[in-house]
Amino acid sequence: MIKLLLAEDQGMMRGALALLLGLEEDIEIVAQVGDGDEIVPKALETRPDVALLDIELPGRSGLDAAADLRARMPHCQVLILTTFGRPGYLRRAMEAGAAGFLVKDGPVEDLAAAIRRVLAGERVIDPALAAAALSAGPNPLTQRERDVLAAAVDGATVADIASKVHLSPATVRNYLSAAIGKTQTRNRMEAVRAARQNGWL
Amino acid sequence: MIKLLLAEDQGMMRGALALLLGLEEDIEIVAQVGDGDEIVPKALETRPDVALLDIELPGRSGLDAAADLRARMPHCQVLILTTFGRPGYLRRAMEAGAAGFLVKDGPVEDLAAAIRRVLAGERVIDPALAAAALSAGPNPLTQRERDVLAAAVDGATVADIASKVHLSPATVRNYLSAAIGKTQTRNRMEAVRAARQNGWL
DNA sequence: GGCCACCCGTGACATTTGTCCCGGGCCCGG
DNA sequence: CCGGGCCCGGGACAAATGTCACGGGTGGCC
Repeated sequence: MIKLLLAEDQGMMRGALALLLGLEEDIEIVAQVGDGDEIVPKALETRPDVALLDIELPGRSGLDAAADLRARMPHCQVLILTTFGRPGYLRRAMEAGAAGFLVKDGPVEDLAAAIRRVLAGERVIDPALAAAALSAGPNPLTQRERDVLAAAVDGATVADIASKVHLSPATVRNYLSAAIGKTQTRNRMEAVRAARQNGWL
Repeated sequence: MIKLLLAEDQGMMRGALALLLGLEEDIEIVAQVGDGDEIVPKALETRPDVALLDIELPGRSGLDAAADLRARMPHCQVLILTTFGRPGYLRRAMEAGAAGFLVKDGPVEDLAAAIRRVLAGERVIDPALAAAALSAGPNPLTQRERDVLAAAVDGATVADIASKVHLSPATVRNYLSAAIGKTQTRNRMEAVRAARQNGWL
């Protein structure tokens, strides 16, 4: 019996997957969570064999939780399930020690199979996605550039960003300019978009 | 037997819902589509009793398709299932003749129940959402303002927008200014965000 | 007909944004 | 110790953006 932890914020999706996977003969859902902060505690409590994690969650990101989980429960395999096949996400998932990476397109049937393969020690990754991740190269943005860019979502002005990140407005503009350059874009919005697109956050 | 059409772009979600609803004794899935443009043709072909539609789809929006469907197949009830409970979405769904409006949070169990209630002639709407929709008031944006704002997503410059909408750059700026004023925001990005948030697109 | 809302455009103006240059500090690897 | 990278700031400048006031055109409604 494979003990599974399921982390997914969308209630309907979570419920549907739980019901579905519960139908499999050899799978038992031992925990369901809708918040990133609950992943590790619940895992420590229920000792699952596989953790199926969404990335975008309230609280901690599924990627952060994955790294933690691998460190604290090495026997537990992590399988990332996400809406967006961003190259940077895949890269970060691998760095966090995930054993598999699935996107929410693609058929449900793959899911149970992926869980079994992951538990058997295999790696499960969409080949096309892997290629994209490699061709995209690593994240060119520096830590501060990421911070500033992240603070620039939803149209904050330079002053807003500066106070959010505790920097001088002049510095913020410099970082923004650098980020715009590195993302090969023409302005803040495009830079933010490109960075999110690639999973560079 | 309730004949159901299912329109949802995310493969895993669509598959899971289909399997799940297929388990219900009195429900039969007669069509599954992942593209907004296929909704009406498939419906005309398979004559479902209820259409379960996502809003954000490739091709036509589920809301557009809903209006069309109601006009061409009045006997077929429309149930909107969406990720975002935007007030404007609910309003537009009602105007399009939808009988119900569900968000993808909330338990799966509600789904089958909602389908039956809709078919029985009831209206199914989250009360909190209905209140939000009423308190938010109707869409204050004019047609052109919507066009310009929609063209302004992902950081297009004024020139880009102007050529996209076939207007003078000066005019575009005026519309943007008007939209910014009506949305009570401070710049393009915030205006876009606010408009999307409220379902004003 | 007059009112009103929306359409489209112009010109002028202050502000913001993006760029490039400069300074200094810190820390790590050769 | 001397780069080289990242951190943090400043100044100056061109370009883009947001605002306002102003033209004129259309169509609906009372």
